[in-house]
Parts: sequence; structure tokens; C-alpha cells
Amino acid sequence: MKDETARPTASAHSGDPAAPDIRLRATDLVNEIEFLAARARSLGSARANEMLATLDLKVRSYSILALACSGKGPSQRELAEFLSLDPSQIVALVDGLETRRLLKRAPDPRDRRSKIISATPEGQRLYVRASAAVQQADDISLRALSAEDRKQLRTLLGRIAFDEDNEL
Amino acid sequence: MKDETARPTASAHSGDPAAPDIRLRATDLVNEIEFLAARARSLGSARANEMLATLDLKVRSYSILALACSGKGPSQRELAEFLSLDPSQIVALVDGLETRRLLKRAPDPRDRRSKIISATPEGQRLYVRASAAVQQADDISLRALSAEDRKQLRTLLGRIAFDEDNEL
DNA sequence: TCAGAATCGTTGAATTTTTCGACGATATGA
DNA sequence: TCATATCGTCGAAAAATTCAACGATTCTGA
Repeated sequence: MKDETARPTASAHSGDPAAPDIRLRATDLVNEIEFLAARARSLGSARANEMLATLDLKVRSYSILALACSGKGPSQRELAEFLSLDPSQIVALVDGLETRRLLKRAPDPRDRRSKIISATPEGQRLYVRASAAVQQADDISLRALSAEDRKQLRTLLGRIAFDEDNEL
Repeated sequence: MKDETARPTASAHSGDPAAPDIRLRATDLVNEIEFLAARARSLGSARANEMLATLDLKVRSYSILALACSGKGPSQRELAEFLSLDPSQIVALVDGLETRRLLKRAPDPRDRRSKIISATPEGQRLYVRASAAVQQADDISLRALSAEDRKQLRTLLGRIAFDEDNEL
């Protein structure tokens, strides 16, 4: 079980400005998709939040806004399920965006319990800019991947994310 | 911008036991890797936590344990960087595992400020079982992917997660 | 038709995570 | 030696997550 290549921690003091964690990369952990996804996503959402900050958005509120702009007229319940969030969190998110007049709640004529979320013209305009910001963030986060690679990755992740046999 | 295929929300009341969020899948959001990764990881870690629960572990503590078993003798600082966690969180995690005598802190002879984390024999035994549990969770989470697909995915995620040009 | 069960959005509280600033002990560099 | 930086630790503030209730509405089956 011991690893003979383990060097004295002295090497941790090399001149590299960042990423001195190279030593641990030869570990079983890095073979686990779970771990890699977590780390990749951590970097990615940090970058996206950074880019969205100037628009006063985060990935969460951006996601809501995007769905509000989709023309699908989602209910809050649908947003919650789709984004894997608790309904109460949707309330807070929608509240924030509605106050800024980026979207609005409308009663669903077919079911007066639920409310349909749709973006205002102002919300749509902001979404266009936000979408570009996210795109820009991706260009940084995914710079190690070619266009073909990204397409590949999208496909693979999509299969996992929407696997009917893996709900809950 | 409107989507004419938007059906009345009535279809949300179909007999499916789970995943009634199909309507929103025809959205720009699902083309964003950021979003797909978040959703995939959400499902994945939920499943992993579920499998690890019987061993009284979570993905977090499991990761620490795995690195403690690596033979690399990581310091807490290294664990923090590698796992993208705040050093104070490592303290809590290590505390918990040390109390259960799964790992121990040893002073680093080369730098008495830092402490080297290594697993006890008991910790190693638990890790073997935990690793199997995670494997089992992956088999569920990734059931939509072939072995070749998984390898592909690992490679792609690894390139993102350890891209030197995308630190911070 | 009608009573009971279920669902929607909402609220508020409890819990967990995340983030940040400070501290003593130690190490480094001028 | 002295100033500065780093390591682990503590603690508190802020944010996110989870959960149980509630009124209003809809659905269900007798």
C-alpha cells in the first residue's frame, strides 16, 4: 500500500505560483469520476460567478433567468425539480429577480396554485449579456478542451444528468 | 424567442413516478457544461453519500481517508488545496476521523508547523470497504455509460480539473 | 357530490457549509 | 536578529441546505 515515490514534503516549496498539489495527483482518488467532477465544477462555477458578478448575478440566479427566458413558462415547482433545488430556495431566487423586474410571476390559469415564471423584456436583455459572460467563463475553464472534446463532454454529462434510471 | 412547442402544463401530471421535468430539457441551459456538470454531480454525490452512509462516511470524509491511505503522507494544507477546501474544514474533517481512530496526525520532522496525515490499519480496512461502496455508487450513477465512455469522461474531466492555466 | 388526500408556493426555523479574520507556533530571508 | 510568511487551529459571520408546517387549491374515490 505504501508508495515509494513519496518524496519529502520539501518539494512543496518550489517556485510555482499556484498548484503545488501535484504530489497528490498520483492517487486513487483522481481515478474517481465523482472527485474529478467535483473539482472541475468547483473551478468552473467559481469562474462563472466571477464573470457574472458584474451583472449582479450568480450561477443560480442565472439559471433561473435562463429558464424564464426559454418561452416554456415553467412553474416554480418545475424549476425546483429541474435545478435539483428545494422549492423554498426557488422562492428566494425568484423574489430577488422579480424585485429587479427581470421576471414576473403569473398565475397559471389551469392550476391556480402554481405560478408561471417568465422574463420581462429587461430580463431578456440581461440574459443575452449573461449568457455571453458564461460563455466567456467556459472559454477559460475549458481551454484545455477542443470544440470536439467539449461536444463529447456535453454528451457524456447529459447522459448522466438525465438518466431516467438514476433518479433520486 | 418564444417556443411554440410549449405545451400546457397539464402534461406535468402524467403517471411517471419521477422526472417530470422533461419539458425543460429543450432549453439553452442544457447545452451548458456548467449546468450539466452540476446536475450530474448532484446526482452522483447524493448516491455516493447514500452508499457511504452505512460506513458512517460522506464523500468529504471519504476523500480525506482515501488520501490518508495513499502513502503520500499529505499535510493538512495539501489536503485543503487538493480538495479545494478551506483549511479550517480540514481540521473538522480530520478531527472526526481521528476520533474514530481511522487516521492520525504526526508532526512533520521537516516542518514542525505542519502535520502529516496517515491512515491507521483500521482506517485502511475501512477505506477498502468504502472504496467498494463508492464503486457501487458509480455503477448506478454512471450506468448510462459504457466502460469506454467512462474512461473518456475521466480523461476529459481530468484535463479540466488539473489545467494549470485555470487556477483560481 | 363530497370528504380526505395530495400539491403549489410560501414562511420560518434548524442544520450544515462556506468564508473570513485572528492567533500561537514555527520557518524563512534579509 | 528582526520582519515577514506559513501551518494548524479557533471562532464567528454569512450563505446554503433541509425540513416541517400552513392556506389555497386540486385531485381522488366512495
